[in-house]
Amino acid sequence: MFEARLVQGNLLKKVVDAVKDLVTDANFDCSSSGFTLQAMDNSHVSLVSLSLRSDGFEHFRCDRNMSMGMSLGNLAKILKCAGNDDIVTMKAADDGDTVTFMFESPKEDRVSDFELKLMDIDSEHLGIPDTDYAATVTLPAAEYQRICRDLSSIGDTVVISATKDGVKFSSSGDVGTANITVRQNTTADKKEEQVSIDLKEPVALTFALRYLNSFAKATPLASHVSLSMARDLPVMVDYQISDMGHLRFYLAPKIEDEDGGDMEGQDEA
Amino acid sequence: MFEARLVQGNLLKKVVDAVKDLVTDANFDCSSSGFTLQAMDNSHVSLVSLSLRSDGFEHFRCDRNMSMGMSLGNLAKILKCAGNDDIVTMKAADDGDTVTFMFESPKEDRVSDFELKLMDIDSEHLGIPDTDYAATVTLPAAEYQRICRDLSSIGDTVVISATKDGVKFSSSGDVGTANITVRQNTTADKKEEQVSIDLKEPVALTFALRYLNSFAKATPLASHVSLSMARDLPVMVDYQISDMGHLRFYLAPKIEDEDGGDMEGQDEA
DNA sequence: TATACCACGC
DNA sequence: GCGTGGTATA
Repeated sequence: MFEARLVQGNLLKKVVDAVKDLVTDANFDCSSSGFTLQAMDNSHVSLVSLSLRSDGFEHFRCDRNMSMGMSLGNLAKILKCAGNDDIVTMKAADDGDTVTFMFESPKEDRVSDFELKLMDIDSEHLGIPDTDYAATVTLPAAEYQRICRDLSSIGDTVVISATKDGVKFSSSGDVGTANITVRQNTTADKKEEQVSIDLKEPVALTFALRYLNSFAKATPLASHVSLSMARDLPVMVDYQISDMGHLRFYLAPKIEDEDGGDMEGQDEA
Repeated sequence: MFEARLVQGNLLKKVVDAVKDLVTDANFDCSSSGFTLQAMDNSHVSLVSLSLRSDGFEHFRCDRNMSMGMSLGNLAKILKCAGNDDIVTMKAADDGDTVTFMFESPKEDRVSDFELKLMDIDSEHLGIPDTDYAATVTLPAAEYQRICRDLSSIGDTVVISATKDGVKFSSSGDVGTANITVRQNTTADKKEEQVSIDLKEPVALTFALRYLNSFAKATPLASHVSLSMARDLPVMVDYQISDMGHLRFYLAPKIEDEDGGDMEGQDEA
């Protein structure tokens, strides 16, 4: 059987809220090492990868590897019924076709249980190659979300350029053009506001803002987000879930220009 | 003539907001003992009963019994024009066809008056028989509202089962099944969180969540709500209005099962 | 199903 | 006054 008890139940709610607009149905894979999900989005453009390690749960038992297919919309409805401070326990029998979510209020005066029907979903387990990224920029998740949202009102795509000094987000469209530059500041300030850049070589890639905005639904999960990029390879947008794992998104860049080195020209594209 | 002065004017606003989605037009009945309203909802399924005793008003005068038919939508619009701390005075002449609402700001620096046209409404004064309920459960109004709202995303109906230990709310639908159990705790805690159960015999009844959710609009009127149930009889959902009276709703149970004694089997229904 | 507006709580 | 959550509409 599978049984996992998560004290910080709202974390699960945040994860599902972040993914459900991208992926309608997905397999959750359980093993003794933890709880993972990997899926292409509905339009098969981007890839979502969730990993929650078993040691992040208060209690975790998985006798046998199992893959549980769920409707993320229905799962979200159920998780919405949990109180914000509730403890969530998931249970599934090895041979069952349902999974049960139990919510306990902190004061133990209310207990709810919800049973969700499992679905058969073709799992296309795409391996994600270990990539040697040219640049990884880390910035406050809320600030990044704001940037993506703001640029959406200017254009459909954004050019993200990382240099040793900072990261520049550029868009253009009918309205005009926009450039938002965030400087590296590992120094003083509050930890919350730190921006760091790990750069092997400068890189500039173009992405569809529509997907970046969907990914940014994960903002409540983490204080910071990191963007890892390499020329002509998908960006990895990484939200670390403290003490438990991560929620990552992958999106291939638009290839508009054979010369990826100097992206200044793309502002007009 | 009729004249009634209510220091806590926003109470009237809350009452009308709670009822206006259920009943479009209704007669307010005034007598020397107070101010009441009784009406079937628009679809003639549930019944609303409001009672505000004359002693709850700062001043109350009613020379002659009268029935004032009002559009609750229009009444709500007028009451929305009152400040939250305003003192409200209602006035009507015995032979008039209007009622006047006067709002006085606490500092007496602003006075408004609004005149509402009265309507002729067929009053079908249904007597409500005194019922010997098998069970009455009392729980925090906000918690009850949350339960009804949450279960609405699972199914259309709820089975409410009262036992000596607690009350269980169960729903099922396409998404799956849900059970929310609230335990009795008359003991410690804050008064706000008390749940009490007055039980003669266990009872379990099925209701349409749509109506329970409409009734729950009365939540701002009271800290607690009580549900009084007896087999095959309408539930009484009671919001006490402190020192003045009550707003009550009645809804007949769905009869899905001739055997009302053991409702466990209804979980599958 | 996703977006926009409105109301309530912090 | 700002932010979040819920409701209603397209």
